[in-house]
Amino acid sequence: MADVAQHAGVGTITVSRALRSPQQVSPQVRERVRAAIEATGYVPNFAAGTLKSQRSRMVAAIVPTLRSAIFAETVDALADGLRARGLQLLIASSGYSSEAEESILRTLLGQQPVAVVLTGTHHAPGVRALLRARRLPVVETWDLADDPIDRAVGFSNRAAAREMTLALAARGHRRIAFVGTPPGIEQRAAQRLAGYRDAMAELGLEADVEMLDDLGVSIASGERAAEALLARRRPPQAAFFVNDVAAFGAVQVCQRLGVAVPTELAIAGFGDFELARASNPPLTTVRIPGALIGATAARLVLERLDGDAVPDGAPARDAQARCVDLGFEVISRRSA
Amino acid sequence: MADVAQHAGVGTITVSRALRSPQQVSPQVRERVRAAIEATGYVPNFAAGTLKSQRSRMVAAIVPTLRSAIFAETVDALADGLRARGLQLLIASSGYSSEAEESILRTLLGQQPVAVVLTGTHHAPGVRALLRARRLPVVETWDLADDPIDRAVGFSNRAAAREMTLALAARGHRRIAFVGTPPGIEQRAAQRLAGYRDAMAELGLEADVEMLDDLGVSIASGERAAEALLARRRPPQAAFFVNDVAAFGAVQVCQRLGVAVPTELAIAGFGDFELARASNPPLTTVRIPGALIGATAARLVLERLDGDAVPDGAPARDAQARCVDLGFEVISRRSA
DNA sequence: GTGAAAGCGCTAACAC
DNA sequence: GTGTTAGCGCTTTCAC
Repeated sequence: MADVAQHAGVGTITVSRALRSPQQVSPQVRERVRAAIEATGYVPNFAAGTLKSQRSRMVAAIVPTLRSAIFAETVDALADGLRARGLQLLIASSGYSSEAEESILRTLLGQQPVAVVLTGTHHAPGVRALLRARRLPVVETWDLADDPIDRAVGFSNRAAAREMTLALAARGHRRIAFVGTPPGIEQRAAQRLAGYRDAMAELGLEADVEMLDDLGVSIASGERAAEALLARRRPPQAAFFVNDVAAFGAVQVCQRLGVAVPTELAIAGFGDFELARASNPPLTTVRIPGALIGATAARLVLERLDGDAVPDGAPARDAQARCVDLGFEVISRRSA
Repeated sequence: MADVAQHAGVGTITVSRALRSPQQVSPQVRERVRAAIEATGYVPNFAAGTLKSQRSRMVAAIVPTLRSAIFAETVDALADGLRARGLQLLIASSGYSSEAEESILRTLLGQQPVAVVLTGTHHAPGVRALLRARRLPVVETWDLADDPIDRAVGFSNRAAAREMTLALAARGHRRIAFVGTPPGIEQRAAQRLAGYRDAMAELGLEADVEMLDDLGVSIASGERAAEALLARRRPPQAAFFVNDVAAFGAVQVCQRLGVAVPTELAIAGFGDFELARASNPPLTTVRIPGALIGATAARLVLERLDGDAVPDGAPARDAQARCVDLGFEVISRRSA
């Protein structure tokens, strides 16, 4: 930077300002600095700036995995929204482990991010304390929070699953099975199961839960679950799958085995991925706002950065005001 | 850190060493430091360490997009491999723009990454100079490079498409169409088109190229392209799609219109995504090593970090030695 | 195995 | 609109 300053015949601080807040520098000087940067091939060292100012240009994000297209979509939208303001994304995936989440967070915090974006609202014990203590803007995504650490954006997985279940019952089905993921791993899946149970209890029907043999991210696991369902002495009338990928597999199995969908077995999914429309018959499912969650998370981060400091008290009564509910939509197609 | 040192009754440098190279510190002292860190809730400031040592704990990666499951898979595998050694991933997506690539790279370099992972082998003009000048370990992914900046890992998209085309011809097809993406955007897609042209020229057949109306990431675009193909006065006998997602859409259209696959129209895809097996009939396609590319990129980065400095001369004759060719495999299923 | 001193490259605070 | 001074929190270097 000293080189650049000398080339341009100005002080280093002027170079710094020309880069960070150009409007504070006269156009002529700005142009001289620009030319000097070009001539010297200068690349700023953000580590120094971060150290001095205690503010980096990075936002840390933790996702369970990027292998699931839906999280990748959210992260991509988040990155887009942040880049518009010159913020970089520092990403870590926790592999669904909430122990890993805390240690990953500690590492990320060491990079002095200006904000943190988390997936879900259930976190390892130390996470909340770590973040609150630093008064860092935090956005929790993909579900609503009763008591958000700071801000949250998502939709109620529980309410969505409840509504889908009620919709299946409204079509006259009584024996409605829920096909979910092994418990204790995916929080969103657990919320969907809870919503299904809510609905079945309201309806006075007996809950019937079948497990996928993986996280439901594969068509094959849906196929295997559907086979298990159909092999029963008395198969259910409807099967509500925790996501579209597995539900798609189930439809394929029915087609193969000559089981009529929806007359013999109604099938519903969750997500409204493109696969849902491509399925034959197309899937009845719940549309969820994946990319919008990312874009909104970016907006919330920027608002926080522009606005007031993060309150440490965080009175519970405004919990709702700090959650953005993006909603969901039950999409009726021919599979149920 | 001074706090921690005082708690533990040692100098700050000992705290630093206990964290970065524990074997240099006696077990008793190490334990006292650990306890002091716990007591004080200390989180290291990497910006300071990076500034002094000129080495961060970050690896920068640029991908065209995370929305495509295949890049997300690679990035996830890369992140896993790096985390094992305490390295964080700094990710940016370029949105397929190679102008954006250079400016994004400049920003990322400011964070003092210890290595850079790029997608593809065609880069904006300044990219190579910027990286070579810094002698930074660089890994280019997803295609083979004639003259890699440093290291490269992938497979030959061109050879893979050529082989698939030859396989279609071997089944007796003469009028083989290639359904690709608009030119100048996706480099991998361009290589695949080139491979198709290679094969058709070898076979003495006339090339026939149809365009998808997006980047071929959607089932719907494949459906539209298939409709266009079938609406022709004389449709091709076989259609080779630039990826499985679009090919899947084409199969769906044929099913809907009562066009027999493969007898009336043979269909091939590229990627061997899970969709390929789920399709009915299942897709003939090319298996490509998405996750392995990420894992190998991580390995190459770590080797580079452990080993010698990056040579600046980079003699062309060892270009091949610096490329890892992970290969591909033509998978014959019933769609062609 | 441990410590003391110096300084990485930038920006906050304050001057002019 | 521009410059001067000081120091962010670590790690390097050198000493013991």
